[in-house]
Amino acid sequence: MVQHHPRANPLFLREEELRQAIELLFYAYRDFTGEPDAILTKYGFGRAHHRVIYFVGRNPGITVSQLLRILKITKQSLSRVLSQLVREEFVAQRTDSDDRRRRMLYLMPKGEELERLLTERQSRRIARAYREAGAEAVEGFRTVLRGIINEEDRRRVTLAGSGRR
Amino acid sequence: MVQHHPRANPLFLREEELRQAIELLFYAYRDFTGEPDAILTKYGFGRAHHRVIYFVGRNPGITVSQLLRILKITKQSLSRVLSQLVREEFVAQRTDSDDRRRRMLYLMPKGEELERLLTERQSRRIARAYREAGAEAVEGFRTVLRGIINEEDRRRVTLAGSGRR
DNA sequence: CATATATGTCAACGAGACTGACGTAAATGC
DNA sequence: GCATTTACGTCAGTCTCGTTGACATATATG
Repeated sequence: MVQHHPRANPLFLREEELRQAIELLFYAYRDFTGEPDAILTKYGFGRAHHRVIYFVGRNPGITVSQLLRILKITKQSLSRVLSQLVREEFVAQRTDSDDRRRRMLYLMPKGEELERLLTERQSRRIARAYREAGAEAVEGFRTVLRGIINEEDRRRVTLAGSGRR
Repeated sequence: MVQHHPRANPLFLREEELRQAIELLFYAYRDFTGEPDAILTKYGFGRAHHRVIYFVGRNPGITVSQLLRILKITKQSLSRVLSQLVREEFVAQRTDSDDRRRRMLYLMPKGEELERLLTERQSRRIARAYREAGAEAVEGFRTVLRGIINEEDRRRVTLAGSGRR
């Protein structure tokens, strides 16, 4: 199945190969979200709550509109889960002193704990796959995934975290 | 950031790297499904219909229970979309002559057309990313994604298609 | 001061997942 | 031959999470 000199074949973008990629993405995402989904159910939350908790934890002080641009959902959809997370004290809102229209979002202790729990599960899965695949494969994985993402958002990943946007 | 001898460093699975992987998967899947979702809306269908059409097209004659094992959803959830697809003549059912309890599923012309349309969009996105990344990166991409998938289902991808399961 | 922006909310709707129960037809095991 | 299992379908009810469109408020900005 794998050729001896794969880089020598310019026609490697055959339909079969592309379909395998489609299926890999489907199965990987299915299993990648499966574990967290099961945990969230116990809290009465769903995948939407997870996404909010994750990105708020990752970007402390992120505003509502920034979050909307990441998630690509409507204000109303976000509002529903966000207000629930605030009400149940997983997320805190603080008015930005520079621009008092903005609400900056932060995780509260309960939110941090849940975030850790969920991220740990997903990280463990990724870490195992990374370890088994090796550093070179990991670089390829990252490169291809970045290429799949719409150009406008590619920078979000490599620049994100640790610093401000 | 990348070290000179990455495979020599057992600590390359740092949190930052794993979080980037989590985000890459999120953004890539979001954009990977975004285009098809928009097309499906015009047909009055959703992502669930897409998955059925895709896997039936990929595995002609697949049975309902096999499909359920792939999608990991309940019979009821599948039934809703499948019966709609059958009613609107995108999918045909034929009783298996070997085991007359089984209904084998096939795409009808309308279904094949829609499947082609949707798969083309997704394939184009993948193909572009593959081309830009190069054959070596593609191998890494595939290896890591396979590692993320639950072990029971890894064989589905490499063995799937072309032949029966 | 007019306009634009950031946020929140109300009402209504639709898709797609779930559970649990039940029914039927066909295959299979003893 | 009969009991059990399997494959499929469906009914009823529920929940999450996405949508649109309209409207309200506070604040910033030209």
